Amino acid sequence: MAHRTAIHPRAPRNKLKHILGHAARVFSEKGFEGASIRDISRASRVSLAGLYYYFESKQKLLYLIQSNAFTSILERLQERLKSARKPKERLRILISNHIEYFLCNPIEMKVLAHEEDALEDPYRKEVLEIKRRYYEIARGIFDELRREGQVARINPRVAVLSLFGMMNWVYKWHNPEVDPQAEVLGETIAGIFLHGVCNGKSSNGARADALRERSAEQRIRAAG
Amino acid sequence: MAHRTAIHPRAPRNKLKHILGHAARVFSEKGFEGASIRDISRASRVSLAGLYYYFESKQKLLYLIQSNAFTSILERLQERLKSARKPKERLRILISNHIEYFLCNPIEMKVLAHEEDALEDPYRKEVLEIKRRYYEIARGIFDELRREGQVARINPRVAVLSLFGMMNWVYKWHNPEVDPQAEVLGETIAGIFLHGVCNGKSSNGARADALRERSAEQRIRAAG
DNA sequence: TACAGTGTCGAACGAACGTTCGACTCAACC
DNA sequence: GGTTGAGTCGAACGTTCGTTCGACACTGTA
Repeated sequence: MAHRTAIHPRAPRNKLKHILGHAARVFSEKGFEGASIRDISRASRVSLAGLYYYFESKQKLLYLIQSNAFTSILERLQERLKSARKPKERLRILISNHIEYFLCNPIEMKVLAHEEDALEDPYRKEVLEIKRRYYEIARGIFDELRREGQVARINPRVAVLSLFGMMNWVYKWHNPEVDPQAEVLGETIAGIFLHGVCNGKSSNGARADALRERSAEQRIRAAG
Repeated sequence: MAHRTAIHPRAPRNKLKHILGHAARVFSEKGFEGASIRDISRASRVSLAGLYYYFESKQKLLYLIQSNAFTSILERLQERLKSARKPKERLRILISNHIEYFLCNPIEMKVLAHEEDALEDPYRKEVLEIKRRYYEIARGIFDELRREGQVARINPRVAVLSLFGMMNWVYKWHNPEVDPQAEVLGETIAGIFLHGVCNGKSSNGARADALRERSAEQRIRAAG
């Protein structure tokens, strides 16, 4: 059974992966609702009916793509986090892992970031659960950072979700021909975020804080 | 003719606005491709054929929604920017204007942020042009900030687009019941961004920079 | 040789899609 | 009183949608 795939063109096993790959591309180009199973049939060179041997519905197909991508980025993150203890370092790992995965798998990640609402409720909740775990990791690291007293007074939920905003928005604008590669891009975002939320009391001695307390009134005057 | 609309239920003029409002809600809930004209007909209580008296195609309907929302946020920004000269203040105005508009018009802004690819090419380019102008304003303010020497060494395109990432991602997570209102949220994002990119040489005396130069190698060691 | 199981597909299903057509109502003007 | 034009709609157009069905090809086992 192991050698059969190499000999006969009637190759079996990776065919689901093959389909998933083409389907992800079609979804990323036309959107989940805008893409038809016939589009995927054309792209993957598998007949319309043949596709349904590998998945039971269009919904399940989207679920498989999202679930695979999300599980894989999450596992890679957990693996990489083992090597670091300090929260600042851990946050940098999270960011670089996220950005790197995004730029290496732009198609799957666009589907993941853009088509979350398209999934219906048996599947939707499963993907939401992975997302929640991913968020909890980021939130946990951020809370460690705060516990160490390195973070300015700031709403932690807003801070972490703003970080995700910076990272997840990348698929909308990143152009490999003119924009930085993953390493530099990740460093830039990490730099904005860490400088942005830190008061700098420990490793990088600066104060640069306190005036955030005044800023609310400042704004009222400026924008009114 | 002016009084007719008040007397007779056969009211005319605001009906396009009426339809646009319901259509935006339907698009924001089901996505452009996932929503049917019949959905909009049901929601707006206008017959299927009757809708086409007010717009010529589903594409044009989406264009009208996006174009109205984008033009309106852009005009409001330009108005508010007149009151400020200092780039830092101008950037805060841009951010607060953006967030405020987002939270006051969540439906239209979700359609604007989420359905940009759904528009096809006569209309797509027009909306893209407004977006480009909006980006140029933000980029211009950021460049002023750099010219004043207040910004650390950073890729300006990446910085500005990261700011848009933080702001535009808001529609994915903001929950009015638990999250800050526009003013505080805008201030938080402005704080992250300005602290994040500034070296603090002028108004808020701090240094907090320089280590960004080391961070690339740090990351390689940490993540490898 | 017969059988079971896996993989593949053409053809069709009913439903839903975006859009159009012709007819209708009603107020305004001649 | 007859005509015009804006506004509205039921009914239908042809197309495409997701999904299913039954048949067929082929491999491995008995």
